[in-house]
Amino acid sequence: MPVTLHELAKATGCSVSTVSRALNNSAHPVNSVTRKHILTIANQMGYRPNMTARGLKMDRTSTIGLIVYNIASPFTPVLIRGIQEYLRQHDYFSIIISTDWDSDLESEAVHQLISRSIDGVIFVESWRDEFNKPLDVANKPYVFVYRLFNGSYANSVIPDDRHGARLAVEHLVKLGHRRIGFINGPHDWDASKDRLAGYQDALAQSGIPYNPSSVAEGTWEVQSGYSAAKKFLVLTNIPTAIFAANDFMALGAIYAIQDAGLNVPKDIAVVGYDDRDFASFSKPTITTVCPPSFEMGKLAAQLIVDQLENQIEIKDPIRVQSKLIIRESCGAGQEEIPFDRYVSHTNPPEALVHRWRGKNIQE
Amino acid sequence: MPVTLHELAKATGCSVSTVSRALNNSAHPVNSVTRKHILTIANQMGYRPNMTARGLKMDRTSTIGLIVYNIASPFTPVLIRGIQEYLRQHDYFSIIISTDWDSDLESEAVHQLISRSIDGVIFVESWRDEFNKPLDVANKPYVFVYRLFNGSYANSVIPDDRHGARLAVEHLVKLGHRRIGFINGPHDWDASKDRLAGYQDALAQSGIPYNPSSVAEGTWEVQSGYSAAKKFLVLTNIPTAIFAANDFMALGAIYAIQDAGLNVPKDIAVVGYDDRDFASFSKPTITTVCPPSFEMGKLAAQLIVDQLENQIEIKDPIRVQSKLIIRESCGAGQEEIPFDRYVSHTNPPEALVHRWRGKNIQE
DNA sequence: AAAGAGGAAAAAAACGATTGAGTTCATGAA
DNA sequence: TTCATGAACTCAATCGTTTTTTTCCTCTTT
Repeated sequence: MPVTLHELAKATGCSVSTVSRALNNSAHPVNSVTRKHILTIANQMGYRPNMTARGLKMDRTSTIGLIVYNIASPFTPVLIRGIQEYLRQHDYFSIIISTDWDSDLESEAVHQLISRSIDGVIFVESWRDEFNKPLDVANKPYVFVYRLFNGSYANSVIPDDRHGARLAVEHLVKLGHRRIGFINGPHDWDASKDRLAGYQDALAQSGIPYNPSSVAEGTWEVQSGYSAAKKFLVLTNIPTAIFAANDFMALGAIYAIQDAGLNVPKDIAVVGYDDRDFASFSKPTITTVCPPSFEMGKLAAQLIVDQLENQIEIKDPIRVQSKLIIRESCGAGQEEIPFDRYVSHTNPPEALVHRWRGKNIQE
Repeated sequence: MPVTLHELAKATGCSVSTVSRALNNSAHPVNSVTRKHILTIANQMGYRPNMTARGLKMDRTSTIGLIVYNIASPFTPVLIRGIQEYLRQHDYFSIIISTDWDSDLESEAVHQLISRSIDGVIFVESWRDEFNKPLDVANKPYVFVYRLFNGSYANSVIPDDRHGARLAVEHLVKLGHRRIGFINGPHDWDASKDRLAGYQDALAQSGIPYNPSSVAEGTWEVQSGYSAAKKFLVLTNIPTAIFAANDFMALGAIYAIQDAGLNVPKDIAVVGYDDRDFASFSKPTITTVCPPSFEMGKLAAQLIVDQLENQIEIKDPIRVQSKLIIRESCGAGQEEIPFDRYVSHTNPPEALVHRWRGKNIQE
């Protein structure tokens, strides 16, 4: 059984309250000699505070609950990594609850977290907002990261998709393209609206007239990119470049172009969005826009901590800018990656991989 | 603030202890009329037990902690889904702690869970075993799922890689292949040893002599599959089929074969392992062995619950069999999937996707 | 009618921490 | 001497449950 304050008190000859105050260096005065003594004994006995007891008394546990809607999303691990990095630096611990697309589980998760005296909640890639009522009632802060629900936008961190799309199209323009087809996602998605706006921004900026017939609507899936590209290929003025609103559709477009006997990027350049893992080992590798998942995670964690420690709230959503990852499919040729060593951003840094492998080998 | 037992007592006119007993339908007698009354009032006031208080008193919270080493692994979400399905059916809740390849965090996580009065721990894809001491001390059960550490094999659930490899090679043999190259992972991995054994099993069973020069060692990465396949292609007796110990290397092999001007599967058939997402939208789509992640998750959860409720322990690891997913790259031609709608096993069932999309649209 | 049985409910004692309200005991000032 | 001051420490209440023990009835039984 773990060591308790009571046992520490017996071992040090002090009272429980003194031990507690020494360990938490509270405002109450504790003699520095006594404190040292208590600290060493506590260390040597391996004392660890009981979180259920502390939680019961204080209704705080220095713990943030992460409610993740889609744990299989490629962004989730990076978001979590960003969140955890910030929280750890600020002495918070995090626990994750996977709701796995089940909104009933989502409100259940909120209640579970509240009943565990958690300090705050971060909703990762969530789509709903009804569950924040219990959090309001329990007076706990919460933050949304990566996805929006329609309604209040307070306390959320989202990617700046308009800027990301602009980056991609600007890059194509810079490479000399002026007929740029756009395969968008379903028109009723916020992400689609933003990416279309970014596409238009880039065209306008370069004085290229916007032509609605250069825009196709896909379903985010490979096949829809394939079909959309096929339609572009029978136009009288075939586009010299295609920007797809995600990597799946970009891959579909590449397949269509290749099936037509043309080459990517020589005949038609392609740029995708999301930086899915296959973008770095497909043939050709895909130039794409990488959402700032790690940064968004850090910011979300910062928002929660700010609310907890400084009572700061943010009314407008924070938009974080994406990066363009240049690979082969756009023809920029700056990085000739021979689909060689695939290092995804969802994988751990090399050093960690080596440590991990070393562990496996030596054991 | 959430409703407490005390408030319920006031509202019902009973004492706190009676309310508690009514809610937990304890062995102690409570008049059935009183119980009904208490239950309805509790329901209508939205009472939810405070887990920190319950945890403090009982050192149990009906919660299992999942310590996941690699949250970005494609298997993790499915494992978790299996674990959660079983746990939910048995009235347990689960919280996840992501250690993100950091073994220091791993033992920290164990301590955190213990101090939160968790009932048991499942290590998901972990490589270490040192951290179980505190769990032994705290007298909490634990289970390992998907990966082995070297040492004690008690209470763990792992994939039957030997069987999986045998399935793949048997399938190639059944298609008429007798010269089957094998691109294995690093020889010091348990997974590699098992998959080699399965390869040999299948050959032996078909009376095909085992030829060590048909086996190459890769690094699990695309490039290593490419190199290994290239070596096979200059042999005097080029294999008519290649089995790769993971999908990355299988994809590399496919690239090498295509670069040599040959066709997959017509000239050389390829089978992979792991059922990574790209196996279902690469060109050609890849026939592969799908590890039983969901089933392993369920079994791991069952092991924990068995330990908690029936004190049952398992000394030997439970090995779960994989399934062969037949696609285009083996030439079986049973399923002509036009890389069309990609439905990964890490994505939610179709029904859920629709619900999710519907939500997004209507809101 | 008294004693015992036993069903229902209440009281009270934990669980392990935090914390406001005392209690000592020097020390210094009036 | 007396009394206030304050550092250093202890007591005890508290958080919301569960659970053992007690109490209070009512109903048998002799």
